[in-house]
Amino acid sequence: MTKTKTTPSAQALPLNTILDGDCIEVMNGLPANSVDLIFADPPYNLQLRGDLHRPDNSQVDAVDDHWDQFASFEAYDRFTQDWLKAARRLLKPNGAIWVIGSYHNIFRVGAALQNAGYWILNDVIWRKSNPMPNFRGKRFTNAHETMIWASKEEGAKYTFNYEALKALNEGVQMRSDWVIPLCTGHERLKDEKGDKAHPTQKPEALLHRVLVGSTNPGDVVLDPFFGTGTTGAVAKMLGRDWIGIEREEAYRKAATARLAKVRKFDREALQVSASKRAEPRVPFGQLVERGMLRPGEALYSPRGKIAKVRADGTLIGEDVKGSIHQVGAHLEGAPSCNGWTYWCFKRDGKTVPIDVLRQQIRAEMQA
Amino acid sequence: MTKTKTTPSAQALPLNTILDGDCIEVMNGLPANSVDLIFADPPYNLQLRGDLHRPDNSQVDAVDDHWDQFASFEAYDRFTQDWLKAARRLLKPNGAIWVIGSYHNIFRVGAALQNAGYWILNDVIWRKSNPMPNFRGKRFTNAHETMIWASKEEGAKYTFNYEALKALNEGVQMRSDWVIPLCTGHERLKDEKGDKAHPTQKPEALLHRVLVGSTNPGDVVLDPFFGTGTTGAVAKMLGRDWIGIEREEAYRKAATARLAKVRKFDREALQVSASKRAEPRVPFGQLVERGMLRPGEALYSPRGKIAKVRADGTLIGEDVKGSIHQVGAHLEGAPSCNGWTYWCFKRDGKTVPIDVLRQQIRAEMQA
DNA sequence: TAACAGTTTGAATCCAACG
DNA sequence: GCGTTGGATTCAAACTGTT
Repeated sequence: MTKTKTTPSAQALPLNTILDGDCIEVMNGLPANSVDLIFADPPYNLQLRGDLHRPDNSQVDAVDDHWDQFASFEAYDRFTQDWLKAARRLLKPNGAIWVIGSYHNIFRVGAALQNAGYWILNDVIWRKSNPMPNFRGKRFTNAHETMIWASKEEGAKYTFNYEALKALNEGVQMRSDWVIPLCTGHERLKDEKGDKAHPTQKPEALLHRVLVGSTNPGDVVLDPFFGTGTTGAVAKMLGRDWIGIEREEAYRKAATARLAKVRKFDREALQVSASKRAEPRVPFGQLVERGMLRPGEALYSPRGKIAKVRADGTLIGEDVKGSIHQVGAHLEGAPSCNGWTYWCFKRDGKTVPIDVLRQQIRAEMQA
Repeated sequence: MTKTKTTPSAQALPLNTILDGDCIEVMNGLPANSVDLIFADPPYNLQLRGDLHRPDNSQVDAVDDHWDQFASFEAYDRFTQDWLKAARRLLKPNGAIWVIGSYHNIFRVGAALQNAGYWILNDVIWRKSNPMPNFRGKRFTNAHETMIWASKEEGAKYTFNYEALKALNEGVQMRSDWVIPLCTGHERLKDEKGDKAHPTQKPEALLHRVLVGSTNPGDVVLDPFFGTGTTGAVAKMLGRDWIGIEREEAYRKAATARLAKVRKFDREALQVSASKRAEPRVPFGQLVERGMLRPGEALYSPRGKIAKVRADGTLIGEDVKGSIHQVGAHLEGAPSCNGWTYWCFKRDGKTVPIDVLRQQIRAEMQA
């Protein structure tokens, strides 16, 4: 259902519809100072070279869409400046914007935001619980994306539902790093052939937290890179009005079908942000990094065997090196060994199990 | 102890010392292409907040302060461009840089890095396990800082000790988000009055991971914003040479005292898990030459395919001949194949991977 | 049905030595 | 310098098929 509101400029605001076209042109045709929140997932300008294969030789399905290609950093910057300017015009004085990106583009976007007069409130890290690994072992697993939250200008009275977010976070204030899984399973839209309908569909849990935290029911949320409509879907569930802009027909079609099925106040949608808490895994190497054990220091087995700690958190014994578990198993001639309970270190003449140090770290993490 | 090395430019590199002065001037006085790694913790430019004054000391009109904000950003950008340029000149061709910052400055730094020709390898999130809460409840708890890791240029062969980092992380590859506590307790340097000696002292655990991951023992590490010397302290422990630049005398003094107390770890402890790529290459033909496999002998694939060994160390299958890798890839219809782990031979009725023979040869080479 | 094993997949700037 | 070739490289979660 589409409704319209009258704005100060007397232009109609096409609420709860997907607009077809280039986002800059479309935004320039909408009334100024009319939108409460903008959520933008612009092209990341990935610069992929050749193909990438997994160790099992299967090929990675890369983001090689034409809309992600830019000729140069300069071209990407011009595009970014243009859409950010058009977006800022639409925002109400106390409106705000979220932009998501990766290291390929987010630094340019952040600088452009500041240059355009936006005022950064936080950068928020989406920590992926199940990221794609680095298959060639040449870099760190790319396990996060960055979101920037900014008001229209310094001093604006932006919306921040502190208590709602605190409630979402088991009673403690929400941090700038959010652990949320990738969009997979039933939530991931498929096309007729069963392939993913959009290469970079964002999880609803992410938008849920954004919209609960920085909008109120009845607010107008605009997404200039609507894609398959995650922003619209979550806005609708949460009773916000939304406007999408998307120039690819296939995406508009998928988003339209998706949005028709969405119901306001869907229970499931409210549950998506609930996360389970497990005992955090503590790598032994952290004890070394944190100086709780020093490289070169000796560890002692129950039967008096000795191994030395190395800088990378492995142990070296008489004729064996490896993890605390591997070296323990080797010394005992056992198939496996829990190094945490097996090894001890010495402090002030006393012998102390290393597991004590792990518990210290866990206590810190929970605090 | 100070030592110096002769560089191609015949200028002395003042190793393991703290240099007094403006980092740009000092860096410009050091020899080009002489440093393996730069770790930089530049000023965050927080003085953009609060009252803004023009150079003539008149106060900025709050109504249209965008121009002045932009001017301030411009000044910060010029500073950033200048020190990044000076730093890049110092880097060896395969050198790399790490820069740490917060949302106040990191976007400008990241864009400047890209503009200066650096090639971003990862952005890494330092996730603080014990961040300062947001007291006013107006924003998210600022619980992280961002680090950018970049090589001198695209295609450079940067150092990445993948296996060591994997070992530090309990056997799974290191991700781009690192959970490390703030620098507190006995590690936090205090001045004579008992106040913290430096407002933003970084934890040694952070530098430990950076240096283990992206340098080797004996490398030269430079920190142009040395502060109280965390970079130097960890570099010294890990057997890396270091150079610090710091213009505040109080920080230099604190760092000097700190570094005098630091002890290098045992040589054995600095040995770190190595990649298989570092192992010596063994031509398959050697197995034939040495009589470990005989020409005409059959090798078996996991799925029962057979190929015969030829006198020159190539294989011949049903409709293909070539190296162990080429024939394996062809039989699997795969883009590539590691023939060493793919093929087996038979001895006394048992099926044995040919990689066992390679390991025998490598063991002999070491003896 | 439930438990278990094997398969698939996700915004990726993903090789290096040798001839 | 560049083309060729050897051979190293993956984690979590959802899904599919079998017992």
